[in-house]
Amino acid sequence: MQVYNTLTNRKEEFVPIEEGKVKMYVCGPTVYNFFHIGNARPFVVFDTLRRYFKYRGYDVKFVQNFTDVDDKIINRAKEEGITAPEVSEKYIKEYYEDAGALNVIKADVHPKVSEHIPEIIAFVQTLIDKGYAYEADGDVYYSTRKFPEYGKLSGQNIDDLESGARIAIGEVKQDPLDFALWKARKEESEIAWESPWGMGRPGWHIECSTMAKKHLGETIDIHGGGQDLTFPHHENEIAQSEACNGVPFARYWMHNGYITVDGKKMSKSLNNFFTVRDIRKEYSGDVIRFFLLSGHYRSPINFSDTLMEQSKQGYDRIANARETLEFLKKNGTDEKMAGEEDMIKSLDVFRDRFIEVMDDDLNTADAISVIFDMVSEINLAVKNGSSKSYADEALKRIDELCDVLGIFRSTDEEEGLGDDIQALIDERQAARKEKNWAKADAIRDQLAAMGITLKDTPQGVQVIRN
RNA sequence: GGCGACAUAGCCAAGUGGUAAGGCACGAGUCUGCAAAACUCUGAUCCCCGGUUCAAAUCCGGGUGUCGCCUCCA
Repeated sequence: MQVYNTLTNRKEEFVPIEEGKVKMYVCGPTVYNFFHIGNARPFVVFDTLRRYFKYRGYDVKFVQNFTDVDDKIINRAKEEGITAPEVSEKYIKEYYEDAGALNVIKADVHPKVSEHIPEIIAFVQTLIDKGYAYEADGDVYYSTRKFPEYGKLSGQNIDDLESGARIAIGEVKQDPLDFALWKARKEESEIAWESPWGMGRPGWHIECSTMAKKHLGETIDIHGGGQDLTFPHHENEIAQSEACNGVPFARYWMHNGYITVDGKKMSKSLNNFFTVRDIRKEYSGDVIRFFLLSGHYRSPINFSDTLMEQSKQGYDRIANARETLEFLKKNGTDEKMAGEEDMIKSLDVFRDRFIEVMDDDLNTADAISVIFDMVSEINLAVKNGSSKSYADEALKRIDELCDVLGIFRSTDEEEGLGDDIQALIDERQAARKEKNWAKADAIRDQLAAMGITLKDTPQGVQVIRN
């Protein structure tokens, strides 16, 4: 598989450290609010990458942290008059709710900063001992100048960075590019832990270095996150981890592009964001996920009503095909068409194409178009009178690919129709037989109001729950 | 100022040397009691200029425009 590596700025063949295994770390949310669709992108993208690796037979260990110690959480707690842990607990729960709706599988480990304080302190201490960090008034800073490769990920040299950097008033850094590993507590009420440098809490960057090391080891295969984390967050992670461990941190760095609104990056500070929770009032998690995967993960995607509507329409095309197949699986004819075996076999080319495009740096946009092509071919076969067993086989193949993208959940359980609904359907059928169209249509409208759509097909009435 | 990304039909979007995938919308038609779904048909020479090449959306140079990182941000 080819993967675009930010470290080298080009696509490279993915070679795991250990044959058949992939160790992935992805920066997770700071849990102080509902996440917005821009935040959702890396969750969905890297969940898809993880699914794809599994599909290709890799044993994947996937770690995504929760940043549950942070200024924003502290501020939020103050605003709401509750404790910081209460804030983070709440939004971790909300994260699972929305991520679940987007069909994002839980990570193998979702480490929390608050549960890794001893490891973080040890990590910081090692950096001090090795001469990469220094204490100042209870804070601990990393000396970026001590790390010769600083800037290698973002492709900048340290002097150019320096000219853009600045020191805020009251900071005690030795150099503008130095960043905090440990922050001294400023007021009593703040959440803080005992450390060799007094009461305080970890800086942002050190968490990821520490948790990746603890759960995945000193060198990992893939580190992922949003493009905006490249600098300084990921650059700093590299500086910390490689200085501490003396070995390369991550072999491949993957970064997803932004979601934009009217061409501008969606962000909390611009206040132009849409939470997944709100979008879900209009569109299902599946449609949102489909939208996020409809462009290449490194390209920006614009978010708007029009585009969501387009995504829904496109998604429905696949959903309709699946529903038709589900229906025909049960109600279709047993009689096979001529050449049906070959038609089924020919569907395998779509699997091959799917793998080919996904192997090319996770081209989900192409992967979706492969599914569309497959749908077209299947629709045509269905139109020409394919059998029950064709429906069964076609559905399996379509679901195999959709599962990799996570755009349909596999639902095995059959929801039975209520007796009253079945009675209405029967009544309508009787009316149709008598050509009492007015009555038939009235019943259809009545059911539609209940969220039940009926389609009259040559094989009988297809019932769809919305 | 430093670093980087992008520019393909009305909209979304793939495509890194051989003469433009796919989806949505629009229109025409088929099927249907009607509807829904589906099917068929219909659309672009790829921001501009110059260059390399038998051949460029794809490579090189120069423009123009948009966006991002360099400060918390997925």
